[in-house]
Amino acid sequence: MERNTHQRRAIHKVIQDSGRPVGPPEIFELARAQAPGLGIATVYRCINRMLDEGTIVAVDLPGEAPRYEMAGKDHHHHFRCNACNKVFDLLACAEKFADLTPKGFQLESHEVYLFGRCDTCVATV
Amino acid sequence: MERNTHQRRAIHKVIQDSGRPVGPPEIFELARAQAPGLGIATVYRCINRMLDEGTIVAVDLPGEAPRYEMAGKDHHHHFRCNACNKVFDLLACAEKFADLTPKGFQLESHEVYLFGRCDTCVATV
DNA sequence: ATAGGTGCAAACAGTTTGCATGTAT
DNA sequence: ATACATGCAAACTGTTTGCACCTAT
Repeated sequence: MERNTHQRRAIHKVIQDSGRPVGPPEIFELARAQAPGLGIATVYRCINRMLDEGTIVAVDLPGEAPRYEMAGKDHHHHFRCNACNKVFDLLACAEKFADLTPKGFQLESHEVYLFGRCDTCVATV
Repeated sequence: MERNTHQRRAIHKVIQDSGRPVGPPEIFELARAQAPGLGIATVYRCINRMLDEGTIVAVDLPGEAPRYEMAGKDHHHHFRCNACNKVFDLLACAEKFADLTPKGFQLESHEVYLFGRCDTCVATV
């Protein structure tokens, strides 16, 4: 049976409250504030368990370490700021990728990533 | 000045001839056939040099080890077969992602990945 | 002859795992 | 009380680097 430990609560809260996909180092750092002495192994173990449970989903940007966000959101994609490297959720998805699919191929899913500058970093030029 | 070594030629040829993005292990394996005794470190060193020179570009699929393909192709994206895990180039990119970009954000580039089954794997059901 | 390249092994970074200890139930 | 969870350190994987030897120029 699953236990409701201090560490697990801290990690869950960090992912839930951040409002954008966060990676293991950031989770570790933030959760450690709530749970001093927290080990990085526990962060990874919790992440993997939450992935298995379906509580969170991985947000894998091409060429970057994985980030995680709460599961259950509507179909959406992500925007990464080239200046601050934060990743944000996009709300809509204008999906018409059928025309890109080669003849004879069967399309099952798609991923879209946008890159640019977030509003904060646009302002701070 | 740059030297034209046996190993470098083999690695270049593998990437050029494969016709689809290939990763270090595959490059290593195939190039080793041409250059026996080839070390994995050399593969990585050549890849990094070719990236610097702009001879090849990285194809980073979300959550997967990087692959590489020859540079200089037109703007395009990639399709990964969920069955054989091979990655193929897509020819066109008809999308306009401006409407996905949040207000105040500045769009600089985008990546699109399609997933499904390639023609070979569709046939082999 | 010599600058640059290679192979090997050690070093690294990110992630996972074994084990003894700790703790929620 | 005990099964599950944690922290630490060691193991592992993919990539990089130091160094002595090698080779294209």
